[in-house]
Amino acid sequence: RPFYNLMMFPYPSAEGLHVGNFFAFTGADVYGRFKRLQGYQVFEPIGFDAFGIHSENFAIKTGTHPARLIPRNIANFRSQLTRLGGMFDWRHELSTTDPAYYRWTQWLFLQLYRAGKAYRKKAAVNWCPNDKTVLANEQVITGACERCGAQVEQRFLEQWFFRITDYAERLLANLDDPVKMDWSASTTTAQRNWIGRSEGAEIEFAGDAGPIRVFTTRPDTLFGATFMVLAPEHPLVDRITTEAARPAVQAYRRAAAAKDIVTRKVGEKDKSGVPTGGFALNPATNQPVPVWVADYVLMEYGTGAIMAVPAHDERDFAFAVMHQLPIVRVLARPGETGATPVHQAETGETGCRLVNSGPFSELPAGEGFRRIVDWLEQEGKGKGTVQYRLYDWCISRQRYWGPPIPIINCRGCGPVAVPEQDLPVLLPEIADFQPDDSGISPLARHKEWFEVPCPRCGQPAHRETDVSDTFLDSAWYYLRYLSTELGNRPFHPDRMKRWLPVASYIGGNEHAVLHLLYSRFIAMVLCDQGLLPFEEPFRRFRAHGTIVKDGSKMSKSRGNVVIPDRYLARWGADSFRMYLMFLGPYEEGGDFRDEGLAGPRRFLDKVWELVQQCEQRTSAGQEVHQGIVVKWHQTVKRVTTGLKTLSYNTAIAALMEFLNALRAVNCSERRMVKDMVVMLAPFAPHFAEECWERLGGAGSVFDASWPAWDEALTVEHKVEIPVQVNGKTRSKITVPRGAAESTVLAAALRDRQISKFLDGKQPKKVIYVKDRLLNLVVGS
RNA sequence: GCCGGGGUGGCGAAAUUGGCAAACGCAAGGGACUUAAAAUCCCUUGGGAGCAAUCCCUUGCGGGUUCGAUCCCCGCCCCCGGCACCA
Repeated sequence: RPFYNLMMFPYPSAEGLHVGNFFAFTGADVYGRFKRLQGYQVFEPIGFDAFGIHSENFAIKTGTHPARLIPRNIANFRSQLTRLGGMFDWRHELSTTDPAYYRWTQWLFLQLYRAGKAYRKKAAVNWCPNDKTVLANEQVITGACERCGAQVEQRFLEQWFFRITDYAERLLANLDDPVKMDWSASTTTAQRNWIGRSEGAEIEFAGDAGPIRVFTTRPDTLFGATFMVLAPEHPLVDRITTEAARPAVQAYRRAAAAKDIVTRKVGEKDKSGVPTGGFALNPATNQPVPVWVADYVLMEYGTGAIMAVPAHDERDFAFAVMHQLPIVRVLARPGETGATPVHQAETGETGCRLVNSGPFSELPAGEGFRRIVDWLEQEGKGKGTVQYRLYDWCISRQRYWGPPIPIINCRGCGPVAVPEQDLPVLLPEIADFQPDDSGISPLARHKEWFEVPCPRCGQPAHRETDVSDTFLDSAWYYLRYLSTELGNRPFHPDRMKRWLPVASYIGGNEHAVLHLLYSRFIAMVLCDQGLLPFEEPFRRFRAHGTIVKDGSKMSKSRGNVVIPDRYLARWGADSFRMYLMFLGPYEEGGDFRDEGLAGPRRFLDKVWELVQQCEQRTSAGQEVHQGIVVKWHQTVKRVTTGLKTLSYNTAIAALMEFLNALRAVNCSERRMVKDMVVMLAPFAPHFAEECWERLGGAGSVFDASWPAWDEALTVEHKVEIPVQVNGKTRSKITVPRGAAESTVLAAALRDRQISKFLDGKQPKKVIYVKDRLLNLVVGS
């Protein structure tokens, strides 16, 4: 009964594990231990995601080489994780920086390359002219370099991409397949939005310099397209621009190119733009419309060109007003003629009809959409299409601390894959891993490393000097865990079949789109290549919540960061684990307060007392209080379902209640105490182990079996039900379970309180919910 | 702006998704034990009125549906997270 219990492996920072990590790992570990107690063979691996910009930046800051920094950090993490008490299988530990690991990351790149899913193209990157380095988007703060404050510019570099967009439809479709994916809804919606499917049409406008293709989600508004806008990078800009307009257009394009990507996309949303002087024909009206260039149109989305419908699009409207372009209304709400001038942008909401749209006028918007697409297809001027917001995955990093991309560039042969037997392409340990004036990637300064013969023709060639994105490392680590000792292959097919897909994956929702989407994509490609027997790697995924301190997110600048080590030393790992699991619903997180730790600790102390009482008594038997038996069945049920649904806080509450019940009747019956210890074990493994031994349990408590409850015994024979008059509870009566309405009603009518409120009147209506409540309605 | 998650005692939170609101825990107050303190144990603790039995009010705000709403519907307000010129 294999059960793969996965949690997101940490990035080994110099600061050590923070409470968020502890919370994440404890919750996942509790689940793994629970499954083990239920009789599953649980595989719970751990590893380190140690490549990447974070480590590199820290190394630059402290002047320590990452190759020495990382092992130190990992050693610290290992000891913290051990103290936490995770059920980790250390035999399968891995680090992405280990050549025995990244050899296969490079192999993975080659599989994608062979499958035609990896390609090279020029793309914009953020470039700091002062530090002479490429920056990640997160390192650009309002257009300036995070480190030196210099204005960041855009550069176009040749980079490697993965064709994740080829999989957009499948990535989307599987989200709705409950057999393949049982995921937190918040995560699947995040992925849906990220993939961003839009249905619409591609339409061709005949232009002065050849046809211009646009994508629109609203072909029904075609008659309202009064101008067109090209992205500054659009290839047709040069050709369509008239001589008179050329200086202005060129200046505009230069200015757009100088803006960094972040400012360009999220900065001020002014609708700047210049006319090209050229025109194109609106295929519906046959009227010429002016063609403009503006950077609010992005080259990366759709066709890089739009038809502008200012009457019904907010951005086009703002642009038209600013540049005094015509606005023609083609949608009207019920009762409107459409002749009224438009002062603000309107979208075609439900109930809108087409107006000013020739033969399509008067059609409802939805039907107009379909009819216009049909017409475009007949005329050969367009077709219905689907667009995705998802972009291809750029995996090139002009950095040092990552796996070198296994490609050799040859003047004659072009890019050539490094032969598999030559893998890994080792990352050389260089002293000058910091960026400086000399070039693009630090590796590009090391001729002795990048100058190699072409594997195909033998002529002098050079290695790719970029390294790959860390997200590629983490996109397949769960496959490697199972085969860490194998030197000659990335993973063993038999083990893939037996252990995968992952039965439970728990992690933070900050990875809802990148890591979790990339991993799915990589699995799909490998599946299509016949290398994996499944296409969805994580059958069940749950996003855990976040821990805040005093109502706000923990951060160094706020000074409210909780250092877990202190708490472990003071309260013990088990109290700490229990507290973390008790402070709120696991999928929501909660507020960390120092005072709260006392509760779980006191609870464990009381259990300990109970165990000692059992030890001191030699005779195993003790009379068991009748009410306790019902409580026992209820507790087993509540704890079991709580663990299943990750409602750890209520599972712990149930255990506390059970303890209180035992103490109330002074019961320390050994079998019950043993069962409680078993149910406690996922949360407090060290403590439970000790108790188990003292109670005379055989072997480890984790070899015990999980108690089973009897549904029939979870209910009392007698129930107390509230009696309401006009919906307000006025009394409570105790009746046998399952009592008939007549019995309960008779008992209620005998009740003094009730007769007082009835005041001699007969109830007009009686509502009886068996074992729940009785409501007598007399009217006012 | 769009998407997602929330708003319940002094605090963290429960509530079988329409049936006794506040389980469990923290903190606070009172008491027991102690020379004293800590620890432990017992009691009280949503707000208001009352000597009391008891009554009235209370799940962000305003409406609605219902015998009955923390839960469903409509209209708002606020907080957290993500995405954001996506045509």
